[in-house]
Amino acid sequence: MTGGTPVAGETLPGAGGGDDDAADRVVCHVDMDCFYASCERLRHPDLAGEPVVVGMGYEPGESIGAVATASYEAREFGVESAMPISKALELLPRRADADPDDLDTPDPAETGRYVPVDLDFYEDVAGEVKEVLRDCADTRREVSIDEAYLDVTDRTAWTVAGEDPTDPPPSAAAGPAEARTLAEGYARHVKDRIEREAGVPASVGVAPNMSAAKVASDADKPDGLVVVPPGSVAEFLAPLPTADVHGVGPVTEETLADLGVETAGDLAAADRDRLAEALGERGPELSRRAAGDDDREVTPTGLPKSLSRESALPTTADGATKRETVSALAADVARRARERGCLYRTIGIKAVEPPFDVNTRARSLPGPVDDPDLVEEVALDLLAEFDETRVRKLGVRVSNLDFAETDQATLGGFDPDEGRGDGDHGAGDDARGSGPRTVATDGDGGKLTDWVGGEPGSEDDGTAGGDERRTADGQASLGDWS
DNA sequence: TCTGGGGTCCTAGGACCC
DNA sequence: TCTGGGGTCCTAGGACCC
Repeated sequence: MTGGTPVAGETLPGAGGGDDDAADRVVCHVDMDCFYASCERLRHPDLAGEPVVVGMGYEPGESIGAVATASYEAREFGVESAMPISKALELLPRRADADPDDLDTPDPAETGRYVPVDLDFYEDVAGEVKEVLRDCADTRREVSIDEAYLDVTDRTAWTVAGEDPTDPPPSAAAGPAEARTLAEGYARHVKDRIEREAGVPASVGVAPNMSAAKVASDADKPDGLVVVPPGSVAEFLAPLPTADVHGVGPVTEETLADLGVETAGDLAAADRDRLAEALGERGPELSRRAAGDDDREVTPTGLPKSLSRESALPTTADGATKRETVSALAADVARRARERGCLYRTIGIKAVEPPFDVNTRARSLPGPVDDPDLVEEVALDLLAEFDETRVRKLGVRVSNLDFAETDQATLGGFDPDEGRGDGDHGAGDDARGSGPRTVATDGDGGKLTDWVGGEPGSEDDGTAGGDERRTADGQASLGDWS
């Protein structure tokens, strides 16, 4: 969108640490430390200081499951997020399996505490963190349950504390705490408030742009505070391995290594045409970020683009089992969509074959619907292709979401007190049955083809009237990622 | 290690239209 | 009807993130 010429907010190359500090933004990235484990410690103080593994599938007899979060003590044993639970148990036996009187059981000192995932509780805690963030920054992007970007440019500055604010910002080398900036003090304030008011620790990175702030928050976990002032971003990033750059995963890391690019500094200096050849448009973009150049604005998180449910199962080719699984997943996705008041126009499934071949199929409808029976019907129909296939995991997804109808419905009623009504943390209410609004499916389940607009007569009158994106509903500016 | 669950964005190819 | 080009929508897969 923004063309070649730098808009306000971008410092020209070479102007690093220059005197136009008004143009340098202050972006904080707040990243909660092993969030689920910290939440568990909040309500079970006896877990403090212990190796804690939050995950599923560790009970005797269970085999499918993975580590959601490991505390830093558990990481000392090699336990990591996303690790199969069986592997985690090998590295760190479960405390419950230890018995001091039985010499065959593990030494209690070498065991960990295993706790099941309780998302509802973590969402409650996250809500308290968000309250602090709301207080500390007007412009926020909540990326996930435990991570957010804040633009605090209008709350603080890059000037060194105690100095004349008209002085140039410090172009201090990467050494973070060299000169204490106002921005650092503000970030510490945010961090301390989170700990005090929500009771869980966070790591915070501060930098003039989002990607540098993200890397900074990661640089000294846990309980870290890393400040990278304008002018020293490239220097700060240069020695880090490419994998530390946000957006570089295992595959890209390997591709880069083949090009002789090992560090963020290499990446920043690499020939961008060559990167584009190897990686597509992503290549040059990663290079720019590695160079400390990232002009993305901190924009609020928009509405979701898809909803899905998936579930692993013991590998099976059995048709009935697969259909039952898909039916259950379909019902659940449809229920969640209805709870969130969203219509969907595309229904899809996922079938994972061992060892890990992911197949997806999807079908779009002529118009958006809220129709659980149809989700099931279409999902089962798509599943038919995999009738003979052995699968280890199945999933159902709805996409092409449309919240417009609901906005109207909501407007008539009450107003969702904080902009987006995403906080539905599925209380107990199982809004099952044939809920209140089943929009857009006319009686006969099969034929949807005549779902077009409400009024057939007025084909396509005027610009404002159509069923296209309405901008009047407050959600206006969210088509604006990336 | 036989790899959980919920997301986002990007790309490529085909269909279809003008 | 020999041959372009532009644009949009859809599907499938891939990579990545937390």
